[in-house]
Amino acid sequence: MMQESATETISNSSMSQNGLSTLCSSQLEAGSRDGRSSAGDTSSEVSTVELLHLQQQQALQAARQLLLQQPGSGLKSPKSQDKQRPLQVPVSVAMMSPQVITPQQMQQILQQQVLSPQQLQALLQQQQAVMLQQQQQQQQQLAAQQLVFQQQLLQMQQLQQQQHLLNMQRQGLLSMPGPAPGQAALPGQTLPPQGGLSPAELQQLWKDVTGGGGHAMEDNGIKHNNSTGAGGAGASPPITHHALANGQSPVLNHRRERERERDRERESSLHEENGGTHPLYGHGVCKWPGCESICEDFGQFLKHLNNEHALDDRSTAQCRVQMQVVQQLEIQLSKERERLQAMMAHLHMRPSEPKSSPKPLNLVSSVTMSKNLPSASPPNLPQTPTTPTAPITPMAAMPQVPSVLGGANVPSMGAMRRRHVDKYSMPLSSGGDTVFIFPEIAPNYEFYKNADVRPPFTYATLIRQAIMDSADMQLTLNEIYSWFTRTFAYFRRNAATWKNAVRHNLSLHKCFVRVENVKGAVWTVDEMEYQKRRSQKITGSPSLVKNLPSSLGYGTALNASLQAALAETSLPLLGNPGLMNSGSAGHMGCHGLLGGDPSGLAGSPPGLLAGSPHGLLGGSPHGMMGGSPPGTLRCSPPSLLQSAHDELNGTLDHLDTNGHSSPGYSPPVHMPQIHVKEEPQNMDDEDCPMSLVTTANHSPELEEERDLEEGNLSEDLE
DNA sequence: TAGGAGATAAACACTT
DNA sequence: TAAGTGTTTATCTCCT
Repeated sequence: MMQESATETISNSSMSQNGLSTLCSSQLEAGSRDGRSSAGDTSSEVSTVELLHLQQQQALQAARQLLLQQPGSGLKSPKSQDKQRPLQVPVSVAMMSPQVITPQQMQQILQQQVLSPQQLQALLQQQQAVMLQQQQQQQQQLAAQQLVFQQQLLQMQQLQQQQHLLNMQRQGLLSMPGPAPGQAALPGQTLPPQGGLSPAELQQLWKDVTGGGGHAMEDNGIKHNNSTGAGGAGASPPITHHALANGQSPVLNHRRERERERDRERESSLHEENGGTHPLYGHGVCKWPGCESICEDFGQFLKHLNNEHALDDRSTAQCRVQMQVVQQLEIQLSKERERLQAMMAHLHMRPSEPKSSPKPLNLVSSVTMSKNLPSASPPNLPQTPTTPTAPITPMAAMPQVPSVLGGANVPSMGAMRRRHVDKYSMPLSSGGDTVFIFPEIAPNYEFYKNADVRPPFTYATLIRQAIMDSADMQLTLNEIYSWFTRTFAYFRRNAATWKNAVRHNLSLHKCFVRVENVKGAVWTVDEMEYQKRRSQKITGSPSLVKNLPSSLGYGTALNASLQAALAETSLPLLGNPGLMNSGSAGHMGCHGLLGGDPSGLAGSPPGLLAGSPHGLLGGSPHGMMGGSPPGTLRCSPPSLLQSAHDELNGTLDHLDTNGHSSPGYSPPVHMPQIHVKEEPQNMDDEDCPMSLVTTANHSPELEEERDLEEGNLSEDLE
């Protein structure tokens, strides 16, 4: 869309330029053309016609003034005087209504020799001056437009680079240099919401702005702007470089020719030093931004480099853009590092902890080594990727956790990875509808939506989430498919595979209930069955919860089930103050520990935070992802954040109900609206620990309010 | 090592 | 008849 508008701007500019360039000939030579022949676009038509009319007015006014000032000189005979009279009327009328006088009439005036040649000459000169003035005004406008356009393109390019880099960052594919210390963030340079332009579009944009894609700018007539020297070329380097290069003086050309020669010499020496490698050359392709020209060998590349990317204004502008891109990335990296350090400081983690591994982190291998992970490492929780060559940063002090992002592309991980992460998804009770919050997906909604990364959750979990996301808690199979493709870029391919898996899971798991509806069969979630299944998994994993009570300070009164629930619900969320704050600040009130008191857990024993058995907090997935990219939280699925908040409230409520409320916990103003799903109650409470969070006071009003909030959130999401 | 869970593939029946 | 939907089975990997 931006590209379209940008192209349109160029097109319009081109049209205006064309109309302007043809104006002189049409006006002065023939006088019979209406100026539309070269203007196919509406806007340029308007500008050309307006300009024409203005020039007509001014020319006629000048003629009139001349006639008035020199009443005798312009009158060759009484006959001509007679002819002047009818002419004065249209002139005066033309002053009021420019539409009346046509170029033909003006030509007629000239042909009838009302004016002397001197007057005509003066008139024409005046007209030319007027036209030049108009031209300059138009060019200034164009320059301003181009400036804006260039800034937009620059911004888009930077954003695209940032996005690309962050994606690579997340996948552990890129090594990043350290940020330049003390760099100040430039205004308006935050990470964009992903999904605006496809990489291909952005690449095309880059080509457009750099002229690498067939010199589209020249074709669009931009060069005309600068050829007159009135377009403020310095203000728009990326766009105007061609014009400058083409329109430069011989002296400049000569000087640049010498510089090119020197550049070639430098390149040759560089080539010799590097033994045929070049940062701008790889896989037979020129890596100059936006170029991608195929060079069969290095020599050809060098030739191409010297010819196409010589030291000229274009290359300079491209280099400038690249510098800004790098600068932005460094700033972004600096911000992320600061965020990470703050988070680690909050979690009482010391970067210089002795146990930190000096080995560089390899994300891909870290996935495969999850089996050997210390017990304190939560599996599959995203981390800020570092690189094998990266210096030991505070990040290195983090437990070596497998990166779900890095491991997402490792097919062999399969069930292990997904199952593990699924275990750490948070079953959050939001009234009767217990919604599971995925620690990864909530803050990384946009990421999974755009990146071709497999979500580390089981099909059953995702299906359930899809159904829970729906308005009436029921979806047709096709709607489930749509949710998958809409929410995860990963599921936009291999449709046959995952759709089969979805159907298989729907049929396999008892928690998914098929309901015949008027519009066909819809699938719903049997929450009790689902929780039963989950609770079985949780209770079957005692190590998950064994250290929780002491750490939490809740004493031993909590039964194992509640502890399990806590382990699965509260901790990952509590370990993510960003999520908490964002969730509550975005659409909900602060609920004591939740949003209003991010330090609610700050006083918790460090062991809980950094050394809990499963690293639920120490390896919080939101270390990096929680705030990256910014604004992701705002775009998270409503139920994810909403239920995160509600569920946490619900969980804490249960704590409170059991008389083990945290000292720092203040009763929430907004009680969770928990209702019992009207489904067969085939389970006893003791069979299902999660029933603690699924049965509570049910208030229709509160439920209405909650629905309203969810609706608002949905709108926000849209 | 056995059993469970999850993913994947495939076959089959039924419906639209 | 084709495509979509739903069910079932088998096999594999990984975890407990």
